[in-house]
Amino acid sequence: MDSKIKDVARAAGVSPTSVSRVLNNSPHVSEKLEKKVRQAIEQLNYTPSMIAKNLKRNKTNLIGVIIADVTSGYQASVLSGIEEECASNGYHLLVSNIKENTRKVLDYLYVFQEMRVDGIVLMHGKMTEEIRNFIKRTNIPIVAHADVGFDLPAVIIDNFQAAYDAVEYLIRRGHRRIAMLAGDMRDISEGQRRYDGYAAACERYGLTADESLVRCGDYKLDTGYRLAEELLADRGGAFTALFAASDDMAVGAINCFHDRGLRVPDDISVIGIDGGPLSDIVRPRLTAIHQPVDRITRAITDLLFERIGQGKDSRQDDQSGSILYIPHRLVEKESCKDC
Amino acid sequence: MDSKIKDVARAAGVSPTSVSRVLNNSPHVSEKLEKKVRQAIEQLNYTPSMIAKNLKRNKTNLIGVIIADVTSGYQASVLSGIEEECASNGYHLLVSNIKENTRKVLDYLYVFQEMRVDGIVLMHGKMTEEIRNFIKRTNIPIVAHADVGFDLPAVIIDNFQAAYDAVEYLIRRGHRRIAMLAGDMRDISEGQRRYDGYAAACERYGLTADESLVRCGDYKLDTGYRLAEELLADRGGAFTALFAASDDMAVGAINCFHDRGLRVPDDISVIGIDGGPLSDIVRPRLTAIHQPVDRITRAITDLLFERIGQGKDSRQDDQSGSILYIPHRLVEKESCKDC
DNA sequence: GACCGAATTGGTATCGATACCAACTGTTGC
DNA sequence: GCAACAGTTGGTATCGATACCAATTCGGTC
Repeated sequence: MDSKIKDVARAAGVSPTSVSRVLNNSPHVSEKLEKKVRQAIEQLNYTPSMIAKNLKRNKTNLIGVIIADVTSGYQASVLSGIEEECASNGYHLLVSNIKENTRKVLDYLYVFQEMRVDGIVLMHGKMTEEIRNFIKRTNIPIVAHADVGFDLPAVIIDNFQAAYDAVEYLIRRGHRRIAMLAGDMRDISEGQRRYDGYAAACERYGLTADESLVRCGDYKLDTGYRLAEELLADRGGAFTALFAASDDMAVGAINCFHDRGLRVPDDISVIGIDGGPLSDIVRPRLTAIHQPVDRITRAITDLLFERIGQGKDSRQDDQSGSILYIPHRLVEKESCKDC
Repeated sequence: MDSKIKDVARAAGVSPTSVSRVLNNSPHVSEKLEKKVRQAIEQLNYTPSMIAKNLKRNKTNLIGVIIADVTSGYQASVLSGIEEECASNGYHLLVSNIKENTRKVLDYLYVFQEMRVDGIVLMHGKMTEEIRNFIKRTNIPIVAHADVGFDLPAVIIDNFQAAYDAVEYLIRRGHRRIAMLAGDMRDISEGQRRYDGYAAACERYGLTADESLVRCGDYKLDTGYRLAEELLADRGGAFTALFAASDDMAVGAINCFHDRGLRVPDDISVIGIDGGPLSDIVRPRLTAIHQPVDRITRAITDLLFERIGQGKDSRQDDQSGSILYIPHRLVEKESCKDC
């Protein structure tokens, strides 16, 4: 902490340059010199300063992550995967948990920019005009794991199709009155897409659209519980199945039904999206559209590192880039049943 | 990104020093100058480099966090709390998820030291001699949220007493044959303390010690499931209650029992430790020793910032300091019943 | 009108590394 | 013995901010 490269150089009787060479395993270093230097490092308990190094190299090996809610099991598992990929490539994570609070996003983006992170992973779909502008202006590579509604490199499942598949599955099992717990639909993104998929499937199979069977909120468990309560109160008995836009909301709903004496799946079938750890924890186990976490985290980091690599030579300041759709699949567990 | 403070200075027709003053809201800056500078900043889309700033100030406003497993609901909620406290004090988090892998701890500690983080939160109790040495030598303030078994500032509940209370509660409800799912006991820490509390309560109330009712693992849900299976296979019927050293293990066990047709709490009572979000998610809701997350995160950050503040003037290189015990409480929910 | 102190502004060394260029050493071939 | 060259080593400018000291301006006072 206290000793600098110069101190080591002095103690070893060599130049700072040589110490630097030893630290970075450069070629053209004699064994004798290396030994002297390593000894001095040991003696002084020297640790190189990444701050200085970063300043000189103009690279930090930091990845900024904006996560909507770490206490969501699905998101935590994605975070964990990203961390692992990054660590094995020498990158470390600056994590910002916004607790679903969109207004914090911009602040953290600025922090990341000031910190000169090498890349950003954005795990939150709601946008504001300011956020969009920031993203378009910055030249830090960003990869989203969210349906942001504009042209930004992203790794996601096809949210429309995922919702469609979920609802179609319920319909095939004989359900005709299907409620939905949606995300926030005030933005053209995840929430909207998943709702659209729901609506499309309903229409395709000739189910009468009934807006009062759809409730919007965020993706949290408590919200799922609350909205399910509302549904029961307002429209109790009017639906035999429920499609929730996240595991957490689905489980919230299951718990609500359980607490009201309704049995899942006997009285009501429930299907979710994510298929994260929680889907195996609850009883009955949650049937859900499964987002393959491994493939997703892998794709996110691959894409990010690729873009970080490019940044050096080919200057591509804009954040345009195609969306990479990772195939989802419906995993049947125990929460759905024929009607 | 591209423009530096000098560019701004040139564009505004002032000195770099003045730009710096504007950026830091120093006194003695005329409105006219400030306006010119802000305009130039806007025009050049300038963002100050924290790297350079940090180098000069010798302070990073970064807190390194070593977390045992982010996918644990309890730990995620602690992380979330710490993040919030830190953010509101201008600090940001460098997060390392070790996935319960003790060997990664040392690597990350070195990374933190190289990054010159201002403080470290250690949320993992297992130690090695090397880790201990590192902690003793470094002068980065460290606060643990774990029972590490030696004199390091820590914020924890009294693990011995917590376990004792849990077991005593079961005994008071008439249980005499109580199994335990313990953490890892190869180290003198959390795992050991919680086991000791269990053993002490058993002894105090004259229960015959039966080592074969105790199984050790880590704190994960899957482990809880597996160990519960083992217990049932080896000692099925020999116990009416189970004390698990974490929420996750408790829920794993509950699920195992559920899958085997055993009812909780009717056939077996289960009590856990943590009282995190999961304890409200499972059905039956988990009765557990509750670790007050808010108070804990608050205490951790307070302690850390206090030590960071001190570092400047009074040099206190050693990491000794007392352990702060946060009072726990037993929260009765639905997973326990009279025997 | 000269002087004083406070407010405002600028110049430059510095934080701790690395990169680039220059210098030195020793070996080989003629 | 000398040139050529590869293998080592050292000196110093530099990354982009801030801190310290010096210079300047501006009122107001005597």
